[in-house]
Amino acid sequence: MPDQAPDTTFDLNQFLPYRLNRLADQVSEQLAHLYESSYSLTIAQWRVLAWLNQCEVLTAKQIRDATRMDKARVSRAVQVLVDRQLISRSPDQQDQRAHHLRLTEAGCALLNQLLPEAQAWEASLLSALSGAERGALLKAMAKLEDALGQSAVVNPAT
Amino acid sequence: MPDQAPDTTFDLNQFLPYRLNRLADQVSEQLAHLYESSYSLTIAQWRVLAWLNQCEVLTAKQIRDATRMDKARVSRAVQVLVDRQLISRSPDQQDQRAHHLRLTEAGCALLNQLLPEAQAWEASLLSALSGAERGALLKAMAKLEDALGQSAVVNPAT
DNA sequence: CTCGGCCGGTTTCATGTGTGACCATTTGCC
DNA sequence: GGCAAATGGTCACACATGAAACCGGCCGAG
Repeated sequence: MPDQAPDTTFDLNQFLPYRLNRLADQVSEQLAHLYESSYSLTIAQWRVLAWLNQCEVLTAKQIRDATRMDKARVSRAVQVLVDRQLISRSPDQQDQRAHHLRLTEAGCALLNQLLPEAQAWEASLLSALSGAERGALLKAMAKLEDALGQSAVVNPAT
Repeated sequence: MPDQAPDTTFDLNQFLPYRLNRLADQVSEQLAHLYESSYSLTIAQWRVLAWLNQCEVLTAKQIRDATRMDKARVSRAVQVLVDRQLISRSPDQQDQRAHHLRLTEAGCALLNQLLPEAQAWEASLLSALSGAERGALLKAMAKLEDALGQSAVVNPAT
């Protein structure tokens, strides 16, 4: 037995970050399988498409802010989608560095197929929860995300 | 304007898998920074250590089941930890293929430093939630994980 | 006007990861 | 006993990703 007995009061199963990631990984993995196997889409690519579906036209920076994804990750996802002609990239007249991104018809068509599937999957998952539970879950998640965004939690001096 | 107008009823911000991953990614990223910068630990490695802290002795398979991590991922994490002498690997007498894994003194010492930091970080994060909210969150997450594990959700024929 | 800092976006590099093949051992079945 | 299938674990390969360097274009101070 070691000198310093480890902290026996710690239960990884009660540790929120761990639980959160384990759950998110499982959800992600199963959904990713749908995107990937049926449509050859990365999660990053799917997110770009989904946001463009909502906002009509966006710049890469805006997508980055919305999804909180890495700069490079967005860039690469956009690259592939443009190559596959699912989105179009046109120069921004105001700012020559930026590009306007929007769905092409092919992109819309793909989403019209994919979205119902994704929603069905989500519905099937959510059926495990009551309406109240669902609401509580989303509210708690929103609060956490809020807390994370602002204070960066444990903000050590400055 | 495309023929097929895309589904305007879909809001990615309301889409649970997306929200779940966005949140988990943020949490993960910040915590991973702690593990990595201060202790040079991967998340996978941290999980192995944390489980060994609870269970004294485990086999790789057991860790795999507990964490739901990939076979290879566990194997690699264990490899590194053994090299760094944070855990020890001894042959299983019953099954020559398996190995018993346990913390070394160095491993315990490291955990005794790391655990309080991790717990403090979690506490700081959880302070954004009331006790009731916290309970509801964990309960909902447990239910979802349960649903995922069993039915694999949308189990297409078979 | 112009020079330095800032910013949008791309690329390079190192690394962690999943997939699938593979080896050795165990286990079930004949 | 002995052979086939399953199982614990490792390895080779391909790939998505984050960090950081980098390339223009923008913008404010002098």
